[in-house]
This record gives sequence, structure tokens and C-alpha cells, in this order.
Amino acid sequence: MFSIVQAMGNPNRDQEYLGKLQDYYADYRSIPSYAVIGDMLGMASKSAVSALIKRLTLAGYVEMTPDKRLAPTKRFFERELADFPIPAGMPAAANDAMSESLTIDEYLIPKPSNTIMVRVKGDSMIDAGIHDGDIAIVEKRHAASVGDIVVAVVDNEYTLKELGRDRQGYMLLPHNADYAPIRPQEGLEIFGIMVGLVRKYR
Amino acid sequence: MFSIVQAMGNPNRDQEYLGKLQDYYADYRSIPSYAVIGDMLGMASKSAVSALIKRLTLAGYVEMTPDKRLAPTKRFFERELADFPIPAGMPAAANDAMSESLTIDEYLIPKPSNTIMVRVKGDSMIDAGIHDGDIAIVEKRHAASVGDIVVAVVDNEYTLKELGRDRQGYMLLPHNADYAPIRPQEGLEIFGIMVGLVRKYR
DNA sequence: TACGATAGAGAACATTCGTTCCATAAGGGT
DNA sequence: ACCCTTATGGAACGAATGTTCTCTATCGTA
Repeated sequence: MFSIVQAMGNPNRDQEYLGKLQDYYADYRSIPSYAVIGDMLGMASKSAVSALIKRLTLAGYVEMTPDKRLAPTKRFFERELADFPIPAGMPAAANDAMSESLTIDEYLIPKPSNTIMVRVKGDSMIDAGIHDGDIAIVEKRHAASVGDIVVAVVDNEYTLKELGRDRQGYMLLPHNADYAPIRPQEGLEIFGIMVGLVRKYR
Repeated sequence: MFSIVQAMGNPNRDQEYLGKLQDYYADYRSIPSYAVIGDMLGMASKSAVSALIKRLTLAGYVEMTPDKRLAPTKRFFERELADFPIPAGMPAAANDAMSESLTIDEYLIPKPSNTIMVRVKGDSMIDAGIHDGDIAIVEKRHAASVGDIVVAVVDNEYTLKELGRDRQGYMLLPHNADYAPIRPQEGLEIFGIMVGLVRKYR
């Protein structure tokens, strides 16, 4: 077998180097020259950097563009997803058994072309863990099932609610005791269904 | 006055050039050399490219990294963000939500090498809108402030709680009436602080 | 402890980089 | 039609790039 980890000579060291490269790229959206990389990583020679880049290329973290410029690959942006409890050793150990790699975008947005993000306003869904200021990932479509959290058009306004139904027909259910269910007068237009949530702290 | 548009000599032309650069960057996550850019845009001389880059820099679409490497700015990605087909009435909210970021990863993870994702177990934080199965974005560090939601080590186990404090010292506050605050016996080890949350429906 | 593999230092090298200067073509505005 | 600004072509140049080679230090393993 030939795993990613094995492709990198000294996993720990290279993982650390990769981390610094990722941080730099996060700041500047560009990969610096070998000289600068060496400087950044504490290497005194470009040949060491050259070797490192070869290893990272083999491992699939970076690649050459058709113009022979160094560029990050998809894997460059992936993160480890660990389950509780976190193993004692920690620093993002590449343990395939209990962790998988993915980017958040990939995880939440399977169909980019008809997915939009909407900032949530108000507390009407707070009991569903959807807070004011959160970002809802919404997949646009006109059909929804009972129980889905949907973005619907009511009275020319967009609202985020759970789609409910009883003998009298469809309705929109807030998740907050202070709000009452909404029974649309003249039909209910579904704009899309909520497929994900993103919240940022601080 | 001095507007962005005025900063670009021939707006239409430069806009077209910018578009091609954006397309290239979308493909390879890297900006090619002046020679290649010229080739790509149908320019025969690098001096023309040099001038173009000066204009784009002035207009705020690209910039030089501290290492004098060309890199896209936030504004460089404007098009893709503005492209969201936002229906009338669906306020700029969608834009404003992440206006400064191209991807959710970028939005939530400023320090990739320091950040891990952990799947939340249990509902001890459910009143803070953190549910079982959600993914917590955790920035690793040992210092935290009261009020932060932290991943702490208690009895050799990792927990996610709010960091609290009273006269008797620090403690960990669940957000669920069924759970009691935790007062660590022998010191409190902070593993990291929660900086983001990601949830996927269905 | 000795061995083998490998990361890294250091220097030399051809290539490519982006800048700069000047000349020319193309528009836009009066 | 004129001028004046500006985009582009073309060539020359010094600086910086990444590769390659040899040599040394380090670390894991037998």
C-alpha cells in the first residue's frame, strides 16, 4: 500500500511545514518563492525547499499549473474531522480510522449552482438551534417535504420556517413559543430548503 | 472624486481582462507570469501586461504580497459573489453574510494549521444552539476568556462548554437545564476555543 | 554501536522574471 | 480634424527563480 502519509518522508515535520504554508496561503492567497518558503520554515537552502515541495506534490497537496507555477490542490484545503473523544496525542493526527478529510464547502454544498446563503434574521427558529445572524445554506427548489426547514414566500416576504401540515393544509411552523404558526392565505410558495447552517463566533 | 472605475483606463477592456484572469485563477488557484498573462489575453508584450497589472492594482483587484508576488484581493472575487441570483426581496443579506470570503472555509478558518473540526456529541449545549452531530470549528489554544465556548480537558475527557467564573474560580457551564456546571478539581486545561459551527440537514 | 536512509546546507547554473525605456497605434473629447 | 491621453509593441537589463550536484548532520533501526 501507499498512503498519503507514507509519501511524506517525515510526516510530523512535513505536516508542520504544510501547516505554515496553509496559514500563509490563507493570508495572501499565494504561494511564495522557494527562498521565502525556506525563510518561513527556517530552512537555509532552497534545495531543502525543493525537496519538500517534491514530497508535498507526491502527497497531493500542491501541484504545478500548466505554466509551471506552484499551486495548491483541493487536498491543500481539506481539514481533519475528528470525533469526540479526541485522541490524546492530538495535533491533527492523520488517523484514517476516526477522521475524514473534507472542506466545509464540499460538505455543505453539493450543488453550488443552485445553492445560496442567507443570513438569518430574528429569533423565530431559535428552538431549532437557528440563531439570529447565522448563515443558512439554502438549496433552491420548489418542492419540499413536511418537516423540512424551508425558505418560503409569504406576503411578499421571505421567511425561514419548518414546513408543517394538518387537516387544513400546509403551514409554516416557527420554533419559538412566542411565535404562532403561519397559515398562508393564498397558496404557499417554496423558495428553497435549508440544507446547512454556518455560524461564526466572536 | 476618484472611483474604482475611473482608475481603470478602458473599463470595458480591463473588465474583460480581469474576467479571464478570474477564470484562470478559478482553475488553478494561482496567477501566472506576465508572459503567460499576455499570451492568455492576446498581448504581445510584457510591458502591456505590466501596465494592466498596475491598473488592476490601483483598482484594488490584485495586490503584491509582502514578498512581491502578485495575489488576488477580496475584490478580485467580487464577481462570483455578486453573481448569486438573488431574487428581489431577498436582501443583500446573502452577500453581506460572507461578503469578504470566497468560501465557507475561508470565512470560518483564518488559521488553518491551528484549527480542527470536531463533531459534537450530546446535547449539553443545546440551549446555545449547538446540537448533537453538529461540527464545531475549534481553534487550538490554551488561553480563553470567560464567555468563550471552549473545548476543555476534564478527567481525561474532552468536553465542549462555556467558560465561566465566579468567586470560587473557573468552571464549565453547560447550556442545558438538565446538566450541572462542572467545577474542575485539579486545574482546568483548555484545549481550544470554538470559533464556528457547521450543521448539515438531512 | 554501527548502518542506512534522508533532511538539509551550500554553491553553481541556465532560465525566467518583471521593470524600464522608447516608439507607435488607437481612441475620446473639444 | 486636431490634440492629448493611454494602451500596446519591442528590446534590453539586472534581479530573482527553481534545478541540480555534492557534502554533512541527523535520526530510526537492526
